[in-house]
Amino acid sequence: MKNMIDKYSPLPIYYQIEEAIKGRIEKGELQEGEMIPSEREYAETYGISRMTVRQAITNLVNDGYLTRRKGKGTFVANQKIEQKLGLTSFTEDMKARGLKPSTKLIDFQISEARGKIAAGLGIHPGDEIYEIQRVRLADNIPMALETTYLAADLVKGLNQRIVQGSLYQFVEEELGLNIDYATQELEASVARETESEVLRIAKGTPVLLIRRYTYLKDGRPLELVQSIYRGDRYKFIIDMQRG
Amino acid sequence: MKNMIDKYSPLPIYYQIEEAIKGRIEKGELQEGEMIPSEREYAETYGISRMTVRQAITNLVNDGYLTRRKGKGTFVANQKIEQKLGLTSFTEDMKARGLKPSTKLIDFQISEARGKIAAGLGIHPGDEIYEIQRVRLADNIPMALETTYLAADLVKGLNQRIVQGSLYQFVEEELGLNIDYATQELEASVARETESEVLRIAKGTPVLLIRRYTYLKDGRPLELVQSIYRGDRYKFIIDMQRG
DNA sequence: TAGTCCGACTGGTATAGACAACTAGTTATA
DNA sequence: TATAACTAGTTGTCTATACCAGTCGGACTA
Repeated sequence: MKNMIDKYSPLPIYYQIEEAIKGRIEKGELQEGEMIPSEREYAETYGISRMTVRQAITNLVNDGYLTRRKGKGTFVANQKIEQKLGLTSFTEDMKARGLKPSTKLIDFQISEARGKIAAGLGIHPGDEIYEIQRVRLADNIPMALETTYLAADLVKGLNQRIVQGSLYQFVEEELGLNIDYATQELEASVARETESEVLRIAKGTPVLLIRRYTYLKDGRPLELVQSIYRGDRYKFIIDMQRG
Repeated sequence: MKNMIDKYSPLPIYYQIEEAIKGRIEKGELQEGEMIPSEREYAETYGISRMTVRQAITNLVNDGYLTRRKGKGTFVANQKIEQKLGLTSFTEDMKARGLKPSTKLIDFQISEARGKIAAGLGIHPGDEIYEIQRVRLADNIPMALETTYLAADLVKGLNQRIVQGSLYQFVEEELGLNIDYATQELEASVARETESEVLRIAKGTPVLLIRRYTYLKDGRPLELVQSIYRGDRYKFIIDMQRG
């Protein structure tokens, strides 16, 4: 029996449940994406109130261990895609450095894919793409210019509001697509006219150019993100884990 | 009257309360550190259940707007410090990336302040200081070397156990000192002998050096933290796969 | 005066139940 | 056959209540 809940323990019941579920996830008994027993099931199994179970699960949802889906169930969360891929590294990095990160949307349009971009997205030149341009700021100082390209037919229903939220969540939960991996290229370059204006640096200043290709489970390219970081104020930290 | 709660709105009541409180904070009607009305008071005011109020407040606590103190009340959180000082930034940062953060205490000693450190802490050379050295790891891979300097007479009673918990909580709650602000310096550097050993990188590898000075409300410096992050400027292509 | 106790406040934990909203599969119907 | 209705499951919201556990101040006591 794994009835490890002790109603008379000084530890709150919800906490005991929390640890039990977390333990099962960490031991791999509950796999990513797998549905966990329903709230009512837990309540009945342990002879406690459903609200108490909810409290435990709510905490785990807030900690990113679980996700709820109304009408369906509660599932073991995928490791946060964005961050695992280092996608929001700018935000995180800036926070870690004690600076206040922010993002300014400067352009959101539908255009036609040209050579390199079409190739990167695996579509034909002339196909429709979303082109989203943002400035990344730290303490209101422009640090990077980021341009995202997405194949329009892949992410139908995308709009400005979603772009300002989490694109990856939208893609996974709304469109049911699974993000698999990303590739990044780094290279040194110099600021061109447009970039120097947005970043408020002199034309010709050294910049760091980063191109990221994100792919879906089925191998299709999802997005191409090109970021230009000013070299004088920003230095990258990339963690190379899990070789 | 500002009874803006509509029981028959499609918006959940807890959400309406949430927005109302958040609004009052953002408009400055509720100041940082100020106590907000008690849960029972909200419940009575709006004619709703205390549990519903709790749901709203719990969300705001999770979002960092409020903090609860048992027996005392619920207070508007001091966001600046948490965010701007990035007190738990490393831990948060790594968690957000799906890595398991850990901290290894490698040195805890009382020594004498030397020039730059004494100046930074506003004390005289030769005065006693605590010197705490930690390695920050992500998935057991060393990521940063962090050295904290504290004036000994300011934080009497500090011990190893406290250091492994929250220093800031100890300072604010036990010593009754108020942390006010911090300044940070960033610079690029290269790994020296000691650092390269601890971080397991080659001597001379580029690293990011961050110096943070934290000050109390009365203007006295509380601590000087020097962090050395490993940098990876020369990595070219990074592939990140999801489990 | 100094100390103790009590009461009134705060948030923390837990219950049992109700109904709404949503999902997915099955069954009945046009 | 296609569609609508039903059903049994899920999470979401909300109530009313109870008692526990800290905090703090005032009244009482030694």
